[in-house]
Amino acid sequence: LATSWDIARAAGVSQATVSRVLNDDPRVAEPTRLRVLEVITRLGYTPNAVARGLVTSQTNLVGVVVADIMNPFYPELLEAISAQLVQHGLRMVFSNAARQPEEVYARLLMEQRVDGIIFTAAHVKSNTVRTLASQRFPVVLVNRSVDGAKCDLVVGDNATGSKAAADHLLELGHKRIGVLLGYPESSTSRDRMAAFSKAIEDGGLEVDQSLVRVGQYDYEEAYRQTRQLLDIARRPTALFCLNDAMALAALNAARAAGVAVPDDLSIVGFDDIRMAAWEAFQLTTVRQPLTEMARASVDLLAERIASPDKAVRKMVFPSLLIRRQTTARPRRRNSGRSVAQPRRF
Amino acid sequence: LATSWDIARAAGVSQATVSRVLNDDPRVAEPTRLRVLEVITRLGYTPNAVARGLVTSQTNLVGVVVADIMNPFYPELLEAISAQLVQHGLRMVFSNAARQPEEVYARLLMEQRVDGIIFTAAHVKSNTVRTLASQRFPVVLVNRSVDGAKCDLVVGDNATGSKAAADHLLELGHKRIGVLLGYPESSTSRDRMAAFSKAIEDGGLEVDQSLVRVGQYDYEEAYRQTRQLLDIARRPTALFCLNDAMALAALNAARAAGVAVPDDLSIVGFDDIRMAAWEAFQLTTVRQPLTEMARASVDLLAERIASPDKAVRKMVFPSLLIRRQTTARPRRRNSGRSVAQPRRF
DNA sequence: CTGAAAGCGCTAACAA
DNA sequence: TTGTTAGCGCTTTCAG
Repeated sequence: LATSWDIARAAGVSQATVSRVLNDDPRVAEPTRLRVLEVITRLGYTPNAVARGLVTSQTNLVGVVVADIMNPFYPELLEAISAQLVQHGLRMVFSNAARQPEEVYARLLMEQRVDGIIFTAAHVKSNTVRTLASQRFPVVLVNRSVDGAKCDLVVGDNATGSKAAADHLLELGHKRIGVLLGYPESSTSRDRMAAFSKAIEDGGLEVDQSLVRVGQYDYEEAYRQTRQLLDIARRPTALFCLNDAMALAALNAARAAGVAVPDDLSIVGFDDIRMAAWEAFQLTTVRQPLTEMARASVDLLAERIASPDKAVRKMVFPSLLIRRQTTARPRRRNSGRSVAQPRRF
Repeated sequence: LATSWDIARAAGVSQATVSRVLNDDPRVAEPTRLRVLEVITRLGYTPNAVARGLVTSQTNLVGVVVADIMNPFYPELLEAISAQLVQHGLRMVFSNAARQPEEVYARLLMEQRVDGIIFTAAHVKSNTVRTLASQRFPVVLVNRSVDGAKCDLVVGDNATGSKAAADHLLELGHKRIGVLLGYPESSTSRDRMAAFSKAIEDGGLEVDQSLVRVGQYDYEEAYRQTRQLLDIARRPTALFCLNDAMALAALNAARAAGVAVPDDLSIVGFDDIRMAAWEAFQLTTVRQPLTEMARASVDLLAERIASPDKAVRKMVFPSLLIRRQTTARPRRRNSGRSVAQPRRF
């Protein structure tokens, strides 16, 4: 593989000049520049970003840590993050933290000397994030926050969104309301649940703890939990799912159990991923502006990399309840298992 | 940030010794090793992979180029690839080639001096791939092939799968069969369509070219094309979609158009992504062992990196038709638009 | 078993 | 405007 020395020799200039051409240094004379450029294309030279990274201690690499790429929320986020990174001339080192704790991946990313890390998965009390942030390493959290971590944050308005969901269910007249939590240790789950509970209580009701299950933000687990929830004697008439992946699982679980949605069970999700609007689901959910949030996270990180000592910023994006077809008034006096057949397209 | 020199000084050894400890060189005496290790943890030293990469010309970075992360096929592949890369001690530089041509991303990956690239998106006549492969750069293609490129390949058995789909539709008695193509320039689309057409012709029929549309493997486009297809006078009674993402789009489009599936329209997909089995879809489709294919691609790449001069290998994984609920006999004497209402859960 | 020294391919002063 | 030089932080001979 050709090096800048090869180019220099072939072009009859010094290696430094080659470097200057590569970095658009305005000082190189036009004829020299052209000659070097010609040799570069002729020899098919590709500058070595590793060597450049070593001397500049800047890799233009950004770590992106995702909780679970199989959750359709993440591809949507990734798409936007990826596009925005390109805009900033940055490349993505991707980590799916589903298997091992985020700490493991963070270490690998640090070894790789990435310029910064975007975490979309982080426990409320993540030491990793707190340590990194305290060392002034550029970190931004998306859709999560970490206790006591001084770092840039991009979140949706969980409180308002959850309250809207609760009020909607209350208005419809639901009394037995179940909840599918995410990870109890995630700020998102904690915040959404807190606001939801409060709104329900403000409505004079209370969320029955026996109807609250941990779905881990995961399709499979949410599916299991919903099946169980629908099996109990006085099952809920409504289910608030802390993300859309779980809401879709609940929808499928209800269908499998022969429970009609929304007649026998209302379901509300969170995020408004693209699939939520599909004809097959028509999910009532709380919209978060995912694309904007993703973009903002990259911009924030880029600024933080440029000036690590700036004050940290927290961007809160508005949430909005989108009413579609999975919520309705609860059916009167019907507490037993419905006899509805699973339907097909 | 601490360097190996800092460690050396603090431990009272030479920098070379620190390097040896880091690389598990068996020659270092146990007491020295322990002392160095202690200092390393005490100072929170993180070895610099960039510097290491420069000297070893090995980055342990692997580029993964994906056609469109929003296609649910890819998260499934990515999850498995990601997990397997970890097994090999490799990290993933991720590129979503949806926006710009793969060439752009390939160049960035080369600058980054990744050890190899896994392409899951590549046109049949991709110069990028052919050039890379001819230069003995480690490349593996998943679910695609490129004309004249001598590189490792992991594919499903498109011919057998497509034939099974065709035979299934033929057996059910369908005569007017539509097809949703991917990218005409993708080998997968080409191969699947060829085998499908042949099987239909072997059945004494022919696929009507006016019922063949290009869905670009994309949900949105497939949705549009299906709506159009369902609008024509003598619409198809069956639709073969060259991937599941398009099949799901077709399912939703049919629902939106008030066309009952499978009664008024049978739909067959390809891939058997996890969503295909959801109660909401119950999609009849051709299964490809995605996880195994992903794993194989990483293993192949790792071997290729280890020995760039080995003969290239092509791994073909078996396809299997999974019959679920989206296919049935065509309804008799009913060519007009059905009056079925869109259904909900 | 350990240390000294020579780079890996580039950038960035500093000279000329 | 261009060349010379000194590293960036590590691995890897080669000595000892």
